[in-house]
Amino acid sequence: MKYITRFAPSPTGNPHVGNIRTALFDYLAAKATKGSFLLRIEDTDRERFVPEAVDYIHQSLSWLGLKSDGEAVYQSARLKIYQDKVQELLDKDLAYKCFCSKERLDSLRLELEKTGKPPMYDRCCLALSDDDLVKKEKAKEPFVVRFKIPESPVEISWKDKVRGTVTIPTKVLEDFIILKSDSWPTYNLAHIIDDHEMGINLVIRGEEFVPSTPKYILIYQAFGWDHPEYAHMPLTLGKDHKKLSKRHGDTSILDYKEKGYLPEAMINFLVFLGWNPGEGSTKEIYSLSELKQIFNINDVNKAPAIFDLERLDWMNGLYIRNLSPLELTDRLVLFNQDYKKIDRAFLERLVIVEQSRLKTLAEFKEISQAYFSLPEYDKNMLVFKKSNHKDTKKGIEATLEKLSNNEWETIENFEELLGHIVHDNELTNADVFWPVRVALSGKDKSPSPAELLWVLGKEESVRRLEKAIKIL
RNA sequence: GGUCCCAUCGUCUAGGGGUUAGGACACCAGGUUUUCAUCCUGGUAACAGGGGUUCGAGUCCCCUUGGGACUACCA
Repeated sequence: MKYITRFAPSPTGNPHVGNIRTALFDYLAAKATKGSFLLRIEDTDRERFVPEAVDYIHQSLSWLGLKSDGEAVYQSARLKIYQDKVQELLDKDLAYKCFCSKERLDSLRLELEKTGKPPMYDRCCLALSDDDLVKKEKAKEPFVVRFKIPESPVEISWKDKVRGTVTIPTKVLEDFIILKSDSWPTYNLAHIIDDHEMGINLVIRGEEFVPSTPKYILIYQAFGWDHPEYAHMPLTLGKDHKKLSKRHGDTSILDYKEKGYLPEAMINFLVFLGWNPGEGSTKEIYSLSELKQIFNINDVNKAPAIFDLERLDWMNGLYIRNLSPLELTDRLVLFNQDYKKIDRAFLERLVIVEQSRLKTLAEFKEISQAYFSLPEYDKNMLVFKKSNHKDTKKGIEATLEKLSNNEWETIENFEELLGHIVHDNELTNADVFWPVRVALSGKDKSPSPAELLWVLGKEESVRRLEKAIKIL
């Protein structure tokens, strides 16, 4: 079965990691079956519409490499189609106009809730006489169109790709609005017509849509269409098991781009939120192209998954370490244009030495600080706990003396050199390695002295070592 | 309130009647002859509870408990 899927976001903000995970699954389900992945912008809510949001959607998808097949469909360009379809339903007496004011609806709902009854529309306008209807239409009273929930079937069930058979009684469904008083359609109606016309045969969406799925199936039936297959994804939650929201930190996918997460790590992390290759596999590092081969929507879990930042950090660090230093340097320059100003050879050395310490690209900024300007440090830090003032000074001085013009090519050269210094002066590692390292980095934690010498170069190394002797 | 859904280490998960319940993150300990990171080794840690079915139940059924979603002129 070739799946035609779609990602159908509403341009109301910055795409959420949960939505993007759904898009990923849409993409993979399509690609794994040699089908297509389509994009549709659901911009029927004019009040919540934010113009930049469309751009954010494209940015989010392209960052992760989730390319859609064909042009994006905009619902706002299809108004007439929806309106005609609504008229068709009206003509077939499967829908009706409702002139109830928002105020009446609100107070009705309040009252029903107070008495512990389900807050459903009372079908007041379904009982309107023809005369009243004509009168209201003539007076141009504002109205919405509601879909009439039929008497039968009494329940709707479907075979969900992830949840199995789901059954919901139709009596809990209210006559929902399909056309708003501004004569724009609601999601309830528009997405069905679009999915049908776009040939969507697998709808992947969040679990929150499970309760309303029967409404949509009823609409398909009203038009005499087959409904697509459904796969309702488990939710992604925050650490406190609540729906992921702003108070959990960053929730939009572009936040993670800005923080220096790698798209391939993000994808790998996201896909395991609710999916795994099964069959006892313990492999957990997958590229997009591998996923495109092996992904199966049937392997998606039912239980919600918690978005665990620590695991993402680990995975991102892993992906960073797996990059060649040259690639990582390119990524860094792409990530932050400022790095373009740094001498490329110097930057590459810096990257080689610091690569294993990076969890995100953004961390590079702080980590690289000390290479450009020596941090202020306490002179006591120069003396290691297994050394003393005299030997430490001797160690640094000996190093300074031994630095020649010959060994700046490799890190190994310096390891050897430092080793000789220890041996020749009857010192210990603690008298040489530690103080030289502190003198060069100005920090208690840093790469090895050999690495630092190699990165900093002769001039800067000498300057820093001399400073250390001076303050010691 | 009503409808629906979910339940294996703290977290992501494997497992689908017979397992010492596996892997990974995080955490802890040790090692890699200076620190940190990396890397390696080891360790702590889970089938929510109760009933069934069965010779045998994380695994199937029921109930309880806990969690969640939905109940808009939002999608």
